[in-house]
Amino acid sequence: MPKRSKNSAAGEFAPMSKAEHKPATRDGAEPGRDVQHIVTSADVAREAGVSRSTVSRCLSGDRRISDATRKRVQETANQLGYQINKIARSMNTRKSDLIGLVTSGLSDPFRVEFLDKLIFAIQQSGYRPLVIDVSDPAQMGTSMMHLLQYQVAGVVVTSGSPPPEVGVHFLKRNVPVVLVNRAGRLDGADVINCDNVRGGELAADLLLGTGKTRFGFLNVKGGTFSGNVRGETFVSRLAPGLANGDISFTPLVCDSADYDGGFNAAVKFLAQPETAPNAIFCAKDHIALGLLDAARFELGLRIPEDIAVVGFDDIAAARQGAYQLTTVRQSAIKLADMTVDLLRQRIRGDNLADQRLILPVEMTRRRTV
Amino acid sequence: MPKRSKNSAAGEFAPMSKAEHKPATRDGAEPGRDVQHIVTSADVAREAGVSRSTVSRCLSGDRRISDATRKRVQETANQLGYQINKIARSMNTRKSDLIGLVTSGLSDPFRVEFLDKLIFAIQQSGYRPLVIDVSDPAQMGTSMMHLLQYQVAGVVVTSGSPPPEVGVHFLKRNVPVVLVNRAGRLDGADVINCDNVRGGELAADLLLGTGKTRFGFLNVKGGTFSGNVRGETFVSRLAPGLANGDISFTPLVCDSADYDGGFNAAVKFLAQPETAPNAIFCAKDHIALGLLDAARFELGLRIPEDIAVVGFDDIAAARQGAYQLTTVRQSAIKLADMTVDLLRQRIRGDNLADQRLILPVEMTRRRTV
DNA sequence: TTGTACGCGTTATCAT
DNA sequence: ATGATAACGCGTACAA
Repeated sequence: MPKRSKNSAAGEFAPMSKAEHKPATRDGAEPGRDVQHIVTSADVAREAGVSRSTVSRCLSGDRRISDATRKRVQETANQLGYQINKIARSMNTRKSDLIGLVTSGLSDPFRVEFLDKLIFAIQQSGYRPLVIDVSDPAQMGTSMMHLLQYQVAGVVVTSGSPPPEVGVHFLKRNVPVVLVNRAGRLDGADVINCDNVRGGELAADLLLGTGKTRFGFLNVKGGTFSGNVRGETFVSRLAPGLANGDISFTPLVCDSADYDGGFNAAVKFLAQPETAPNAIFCAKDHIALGLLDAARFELGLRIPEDIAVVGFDDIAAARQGAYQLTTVRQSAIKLADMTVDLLRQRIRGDNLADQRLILPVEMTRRRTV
Repeated sequence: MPKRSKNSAAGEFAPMSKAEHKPATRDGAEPGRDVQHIVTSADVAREAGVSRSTVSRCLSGDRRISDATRKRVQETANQLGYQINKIARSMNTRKSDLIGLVTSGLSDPFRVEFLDKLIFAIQQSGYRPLVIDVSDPAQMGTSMMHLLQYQVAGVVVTSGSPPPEVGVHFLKRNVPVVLVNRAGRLDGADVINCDNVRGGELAADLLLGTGKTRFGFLNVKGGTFSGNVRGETFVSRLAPGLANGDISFTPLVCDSADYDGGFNAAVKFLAQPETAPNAIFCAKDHIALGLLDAARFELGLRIPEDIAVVGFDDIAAARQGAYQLTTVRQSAIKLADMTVDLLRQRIRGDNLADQRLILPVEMTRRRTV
């Protein structure tokens, strides 16, 4: 026995059009108790005296519908408080407007700025962001596969490095994956990176111009893809000076890629100001802020007289009066726009080769150099 | 004519069990071209030589399945890379594990900290966050109604004030709505607020203890629900001193509820240090940071000698060496846990009266008082 | 323990 | 311009 006969309820076999025509009153009369009857297109159809097909066409803007009918259906829909069920729609169309956003927490300021712009841009394009937090890198593969369960139309990875084997599953389903500021070791995925190479060069050139001789690069233990590239280019640019002994270089390592990491590293590495590095490039601004505070308030050093510091990202705090950090700027909003453009191309079905885009960077001089 | 006969393909009418048993090879043979055939439970069933029901039962941990069958189905599922289609599942069960998160951008540091913990907690509970950015407050109602289209199991509002009429739509569908640090003028919604009243008192008491006499409260133009309560309580607590003329009070207003707002307000209101307020309570930390920087670096004032400042929230930056802001602390993680607890109760169906929860606050003394 | 058949709410297709 | 019907992929009541 059927749970409920759809057709008889929808009235396609038995119209019974004007039988009960006051659902608002009916629903309103029983407040809070599990009335639960969600208004469907069948309800609108019955109430407006048309078929579900017509309702569907009206609400999806199909041209071939008479103005009178369209207006009537629109009104009944509003009146009943009908909201289309996108879940059901996507069952039929096999298209979803969900975009998966893979991140790990919201503690990294630049990533937050990027996500902010990204969420906005995604929404502007008619999609909805579904956020996945992968705190445990080991679960990254599993978490990304979970996204498939929601039939996402695309995925943006802003943290961690997905295991290569997940690539095939996304490829097979034609679900585009974009890696942003990641290594890009994912088969079939597109990659967007800011110009880490240029950033390292800019930092080196600027610090070389200060006349300081003891260089350092501060990055988190183990490194990250972006950080490593920045550091390597930085050192390469110092090579001539290092070769002839004019300058020295010391790699500096902190325990976490954040304010506290930078702070603790400074306390540890800058205790002897006479010998410690005095021209430091930090892998990211957040680390640089911690280093600045420790240098100034714990060690009593003057910036930039005693130590010159260059960061990377240009997060909001870098502009604040208390820091005035000189840093390599990458634009979160441009990064977000590039990401969404790429996604839309892929979703549209453009069958291009894997893309590798580079976002330009620029040096922003403030007061720490 | 049907697009494709489901039953014949699924084999429920015509089993044809061992007919074609190498779909991996079949799919793999045509790389990248719109093969598109997403693996469904029917595929797994056919491959494992069982019915779809059995597959469904195996994967949802139904007891009454033989171990042999279960194992075989599990393996086939893995082998085919089968991922359950939660969209289809929720069509049937009429339950969704999507939770709508209504926010407006990610520029407010405390809200970001809260969202960070909230996203984590939601995910831990087996739900997924669907983020909606309502930059335009006027669109808030529409945006919240959009959430209904995704059949969300619940909604958390962290920004803006939803128009009262949306309440009924959520009530009617039994979709719980939780307002966090909002006014709570929504019919049927639960509300969680930090203890703004106690916070205002704590700030007043602390500043009164400094011996300073010119008090001020800095808030964004037009005010916010939380800010207004904090300010009103603050002033009430000053009432005795104000009444007998021992102290004075000046309301201070900034254009935006952020760093720049605080900065500009300080430049404007603290230019004459002899007469300007010297004991200032800021509606939120982010504003306080701007005020501090302007006071110190633009106006050359000493903190707390010339001006004592108290903030509200205890965001991460407040702890940083450059600020060391004395502030009223509310715990983002407790707020998130309370929110998720409430949601889970409601989703479970507990039919309680509207809840109004208060999160305790505490004074955190640092160096700005 | 396992299979059959139905329905969730929508859109695409075909028919009128 | 509009209506009837068949899917979409899943869970589950019922049958066996």
